[in-house]
Amino acid sequence: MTKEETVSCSQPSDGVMGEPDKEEELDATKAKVEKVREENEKLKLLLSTILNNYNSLQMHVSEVLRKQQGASIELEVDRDQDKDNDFGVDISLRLGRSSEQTISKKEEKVDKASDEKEERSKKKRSSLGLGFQIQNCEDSTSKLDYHCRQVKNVNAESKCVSSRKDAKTARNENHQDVLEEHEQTSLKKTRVSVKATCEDPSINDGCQWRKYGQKTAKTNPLPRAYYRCSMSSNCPVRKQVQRCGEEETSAFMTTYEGNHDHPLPMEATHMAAGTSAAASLLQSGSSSSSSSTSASLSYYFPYHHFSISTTNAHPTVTLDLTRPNYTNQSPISSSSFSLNFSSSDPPPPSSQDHTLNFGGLRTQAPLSTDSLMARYRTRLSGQQ
DNA sequence: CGCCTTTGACCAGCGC
DNA sequence: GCGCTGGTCAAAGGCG
Repeated sequence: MTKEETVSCSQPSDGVMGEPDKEEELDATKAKVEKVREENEKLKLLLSTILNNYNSLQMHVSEVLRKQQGASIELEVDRDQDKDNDFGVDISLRLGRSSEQTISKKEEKVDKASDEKEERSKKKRSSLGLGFQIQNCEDSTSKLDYHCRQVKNVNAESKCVSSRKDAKTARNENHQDVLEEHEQTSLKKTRVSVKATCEDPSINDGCQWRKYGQKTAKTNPLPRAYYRCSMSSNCPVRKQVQRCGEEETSAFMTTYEGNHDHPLPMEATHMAAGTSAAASLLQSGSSSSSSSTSASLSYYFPYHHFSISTTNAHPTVTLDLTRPNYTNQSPISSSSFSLNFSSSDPPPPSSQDHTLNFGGLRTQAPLSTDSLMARYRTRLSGQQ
């Protein structure tokens, strides 16, 4: 239901007009109300379908996680949620192999200690891999974790963030620094691209971005814009927005690179978690962790078919959100995943990028969609 | 005044 | 070595 319809329904014109005009307007209003009612019913149906689908998906994820001992994903759903808060769910997610394993060990201890329900009811946080993290202010443990993470980030990335020229000088002076920096760079260069149909090229993903450059690539006559995360002065995360001109609708390829060194707003975490899962999939490499991470991908993008193929040449995952695929099927049956790693083979020219196809979520209202899914997850977890 | 976008220049990597 | 290309820098200007 559009805003215009809402306004027209709730505020009929009071202007002076003849009886036939009033009757016509009354009929039109009735028709609109009926239309809205039908739409409402459809939305209710869709909602119930999504609830059922999510329920099935969650069971599937739990099953996968149980099967894989030592998998790098932990999912905790606190059923003793605060009744005053519809979103009072305690979710802890660890996606793939994080470079912050020290932190992860700390979090494991915290998670083990949090078996007691009293603690869990107090703790409200979501911890996402690849540097994406949110937490509520009242959680002192999470605060401590975050500060530890910040210190680690500062230590690890200070060379990279300060300036490129300084980094180059450091490389020349100290070979050990070269190796360490190379490791960090290789992690940082894991990219996640999201291809989406969108009217606005600056996809509202919840973060604040500052444009620092624009180029017209040779391969694509349409300009490519470069953005830097402006939520933190030292945040190394960057993104590129490339318009795809081959389609009638406006499609944009948004490529994310790097880890946030600051908490993310609530609305930014779903996409961040999904892209984190995709990036973890690339970084993991091993089949076991890949399959577990693919399960987490299913978790974050339950209504999409996606496939990944990757090489070691240029680790980039592409999420394709341009193919709507709303069905009434269960996400288990509608979501399929295939993975092709060819780390030992030289990459063919066409496989420099790796494609994840998510048909279903359009990004004309990405945040509302994500928020909706977050609500579904939260409420369903409370029902179980 | 601060933050943002624009845009030309510069730099590094890569292929020939 | 040279040229091409992608990515980044930084000055200038706009906007609230």
